[in-house]
Amino acid sequence: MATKTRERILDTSLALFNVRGEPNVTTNHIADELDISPGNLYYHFRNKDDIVEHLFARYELRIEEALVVPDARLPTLEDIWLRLHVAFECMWDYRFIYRDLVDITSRNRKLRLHFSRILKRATANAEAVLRGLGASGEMRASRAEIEATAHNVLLVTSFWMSYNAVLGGHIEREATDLTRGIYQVMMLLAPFLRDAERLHLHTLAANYVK
Amino acid sequence: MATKTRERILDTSLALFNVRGEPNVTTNHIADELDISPGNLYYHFRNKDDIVEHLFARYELRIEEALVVPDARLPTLEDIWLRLHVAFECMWDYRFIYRDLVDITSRNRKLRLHFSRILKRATANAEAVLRGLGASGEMRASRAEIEATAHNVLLVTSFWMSYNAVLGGHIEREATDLTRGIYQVMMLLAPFLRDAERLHLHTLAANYVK
DNA sequence: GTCTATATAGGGATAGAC
DNA sequence: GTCTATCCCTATATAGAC
Repeated sequence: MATKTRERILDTSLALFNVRGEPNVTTNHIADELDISPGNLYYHFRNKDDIVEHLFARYELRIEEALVVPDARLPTLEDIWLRLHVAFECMWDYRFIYRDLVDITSRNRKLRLHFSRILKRATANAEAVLRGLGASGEMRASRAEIEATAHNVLLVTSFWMSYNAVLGGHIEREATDLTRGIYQVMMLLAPFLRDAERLHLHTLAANYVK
Repeated sequence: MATKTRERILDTSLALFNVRGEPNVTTNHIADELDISPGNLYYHFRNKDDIVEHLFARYELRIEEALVVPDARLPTLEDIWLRLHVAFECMWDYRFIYRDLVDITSRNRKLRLHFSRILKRATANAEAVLRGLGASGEMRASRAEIEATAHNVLLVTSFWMSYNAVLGGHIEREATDLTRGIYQVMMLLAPFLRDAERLHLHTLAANYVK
């Protein structure tokens, strides 16, 4: 029980950051919520940013896992949907990072570099998938279109939750919120697809998005 | 000279917010920069949020203007590019709003409602343009695709600057930054276009994006 | 309209006892 | 490992003189 405090601080911080937004949570709030003293918190972590960094490291491990390309087989549209789903769930669990992304990454050089690296890796990943779809003849896209679309995939993925929050003013997650985000990403691909695949995607979407 | 102080506070606040980010600028910073006393600042504005609200009101006026549909004539791809350019310039001038969009709009109900309204109006606007391109036969898209794409247009537009900042870690604006954003938005349309228009768009883009 | 001075509050962080 | 107590600093905001 004794050595678990460190982990409890991380868990509680994550929960508070996600609900209220990282800038609106103080070290006192965290200590309060845990029923420990502020001093105790500073025994385990140098400062608030130290907590943020450790949470980010957790996130990084999980998202890197989600970015690993499963196998050499060309992904189907269902595969792509599924991989997006895993990524979105991961991002949801650490959504505080995305809520104040620019502020957080501009205040902390280390986080900025790591986040930028993840983003670039993910973009390359998306580009590879798109090229695969092109090579197999399932879609038709120029090199420039693929590059631009890969960026748009990451842009929409990264900021869907923000867009949704600003548009709807939600606090609580609606069951359809993430699904809707995945749908928006898939719709970036739709117009590139051949008629058969394009139709396939739309029926696929109809099953997931109500 | 006397009654101009109010405007000078707004101008200076805007400049500081844009450069450092609104959460990182205090009323003291603003007063310092203007060589006036903090007390004087509070004579002109109730608090910092009051300043933010007035700046937002300015922004709202300008962006609403940019959202007015020019005429009944169907917009060409060049027209669309130009209108995006006007919108991006306007957003750039008030980029502090977009830098911390979720935090700012979640703290202030009035701003959230107004921003949400702008976003919805702009989405409807984009949808109308897309439908126009469909009706004229320049592109082929289903109703669902048009709706999804309109959302993606606004998502990419709204968060392009954030995406670019996180990816590159810029502070200063590169000459190509906004152009690149416009390009990313136009690339959302490219795959829907008929071959002739699709090619036209790419040559058009090649002229603007170096 | 503008200043000086100040009140108030809160957050970040540390020292030292237990 | 944990607590209490406290310090420092900064931010917001106000009062009252000029």
